[in-house]
Amino acid sequence: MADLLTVAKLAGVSRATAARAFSSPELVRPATRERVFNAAQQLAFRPNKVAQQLRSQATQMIGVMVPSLDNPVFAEQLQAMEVAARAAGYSLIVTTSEYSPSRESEIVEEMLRQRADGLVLTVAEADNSAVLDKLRLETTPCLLVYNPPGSSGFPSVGVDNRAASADATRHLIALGHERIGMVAGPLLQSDRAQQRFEGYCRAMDEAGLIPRPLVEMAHHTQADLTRLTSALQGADALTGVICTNDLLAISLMGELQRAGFRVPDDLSVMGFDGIALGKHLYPSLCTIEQPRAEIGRCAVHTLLAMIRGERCAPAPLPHALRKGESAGTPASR
Amino acid sequence: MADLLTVAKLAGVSRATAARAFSSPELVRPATRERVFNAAQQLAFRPNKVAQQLRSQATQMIGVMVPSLDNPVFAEQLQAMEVAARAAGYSLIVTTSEYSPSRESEIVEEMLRQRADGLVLTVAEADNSAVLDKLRLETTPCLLVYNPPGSSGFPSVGVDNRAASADATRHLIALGHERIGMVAGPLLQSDRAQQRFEGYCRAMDEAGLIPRPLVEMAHHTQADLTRLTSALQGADALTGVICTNDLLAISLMGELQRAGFRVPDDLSVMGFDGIALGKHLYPSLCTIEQPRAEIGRCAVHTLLAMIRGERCAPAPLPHALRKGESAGTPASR
DNA sequence: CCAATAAATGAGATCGATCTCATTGCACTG
DNA sequence: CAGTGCAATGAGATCGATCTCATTTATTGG
Repeated sequence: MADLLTVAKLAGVSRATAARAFSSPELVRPATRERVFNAAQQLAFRPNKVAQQLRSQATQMIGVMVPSLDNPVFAEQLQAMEVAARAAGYSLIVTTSEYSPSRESEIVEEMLRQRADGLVLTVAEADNSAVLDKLRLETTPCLLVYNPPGSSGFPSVGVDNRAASADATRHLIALGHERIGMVAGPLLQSDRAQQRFEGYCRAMDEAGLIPRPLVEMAHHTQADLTRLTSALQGADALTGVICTNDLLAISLMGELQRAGFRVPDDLSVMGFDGIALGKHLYPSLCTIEQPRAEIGRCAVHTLLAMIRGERCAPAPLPHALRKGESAGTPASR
Repeated sequence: MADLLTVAKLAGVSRATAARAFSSPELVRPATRERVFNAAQQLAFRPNKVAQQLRSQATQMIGVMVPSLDNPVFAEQLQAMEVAARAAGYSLIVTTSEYSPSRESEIVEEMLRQRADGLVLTVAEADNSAVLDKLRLETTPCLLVYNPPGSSGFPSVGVDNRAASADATRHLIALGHERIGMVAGPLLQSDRAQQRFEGYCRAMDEAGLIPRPLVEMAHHTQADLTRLTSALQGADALTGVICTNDLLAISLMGELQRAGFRVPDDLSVMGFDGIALGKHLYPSLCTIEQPRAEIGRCAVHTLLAMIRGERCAPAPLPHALRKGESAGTPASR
């Protein structure tokens, strides 16, 4: 691949002039400029970003780490981030941690070596994270997404999980439900799920209802009906369930229906996240919508501000209750 | 950030020796090596990949372009690519074209400037693509995913769309359907959909059935029932429909059910892609499963082989029919 | 104990673009 | 026509790691 020096020679000018023809054309006499451009054309010259990055000490790259792209909530956020980043002249290095702390460490180390201008991370547990401890000692701007701000010390973009979850709970209560439960994936791995459970408990308490213990599934995104059977039987059987994420809710609905339960007649199901697909299901998924695209855009813009040296403490973004057919009035009996 | 020269000074050696301590430790006397490592530790030295990339003329980065991450079929492929790439010491630069040729061009130009070691692309139309025309003149290895190999001249990883679609059609035929239609997004934008239609036509012909004209939706991933109303009425009403992708199928199922149709009793619906979620729906989605993760891994491994200078022409990967509750025997009448 | 060989280290160039500073060239003015 | 000033250009250093080749230091045999 032709480099600037080659172009300069062909155009009969120095490296410096050739470089100027591109970066500050107004400093170069039009005739000279044209000779440089022609030479560049002939040689199929294409500026080498790596060299520019080394020289300028800025890569225009954002390192992104999400738990998994198999969950649309992250994929949709990433989609928006990519558009926003590109619009600002930045590229994304995308990685997935699969919720593994050791992978989190490797990934962040790698991104620091790559000299990414900033990082956007979603970690398992923000308040107890080896990788964040390391990053606290670094100067690379770093922003959390979905993780609650909490005590980590890093700015964070996301919704107020407790409030959102309380809203979901209140929605079921308003529909007439009293025996409401919550279902989550492996808790230890997600500070979000933890907070969502707290919001649920608060809303139940406020309404004078008894929060049930969290039902924990083995898998983040796949419900296992057997863990719910006891909760769905007897006089005290649940009439409504809130899942800590949409994939869990969707798979739960499927399992329920396959087992002969009707949704929402026998059991109302709510999700959390608001992935696009939920709207199109039948019954459509009643859920808390996190503004995934807005979160992605906001993350990029906030990080860019941090890279520019501004101090940032983004406010929580607004969530919304998306009503859906999966939650209805409880069957009277 | 401390650089090697600083480390070398603190350790009392030259740059060269400090560099060797890391890259070829066996060439450095143990005592010296230790001094270098200690110095590096003290200074929190972290090798600069950008400099390494410039020097070695290799970035260990793969440029990836998919149409959109809002479609799980791409997100799931990407998830697998990321894992495979990381395992081989490569990073991914991820971009989305949103099916726009102009964005495709910008993106590829950007990746070439970044000196990505290779590219993995999913383009709108492989046989008629400005961006591929440009890439043909370049030396950067380039691999297509999902796009049919066709006449583009680039190796491609994916399934045999025609055969897969024919299999889907035959499945409905075997269930007893005769009046089968196909639904797609905007055709012009996807060579895959085109081929899937051809496979459908072939299977219909083979069975002595009349292929219907393709029903084209305005949106890639969202069905609009009004475009199907005439096809669903009268004596000639369809009993089965194949959608060119799962999102379309899922939203169609939702629309149908909301409009009072029963799936599969009134209309059997099949999808294409095999996104993970389809399994958990009720009715579960009957679809053609493309091995998304395997496609992602295969893409990475093939590209790495190409980067090593090997010639590659990967064979189509096997698809599978995933039976589901959304396709059943047609109602007799 | 010295020569000969091997091991360890250093000096300097290189990758490609860009910045600073110095110099050349040109125009305008008195 | 010489002098002042600005526009245009060039020479060289720089970013950080690594490679080549030369040089120094250590080891072994005679």
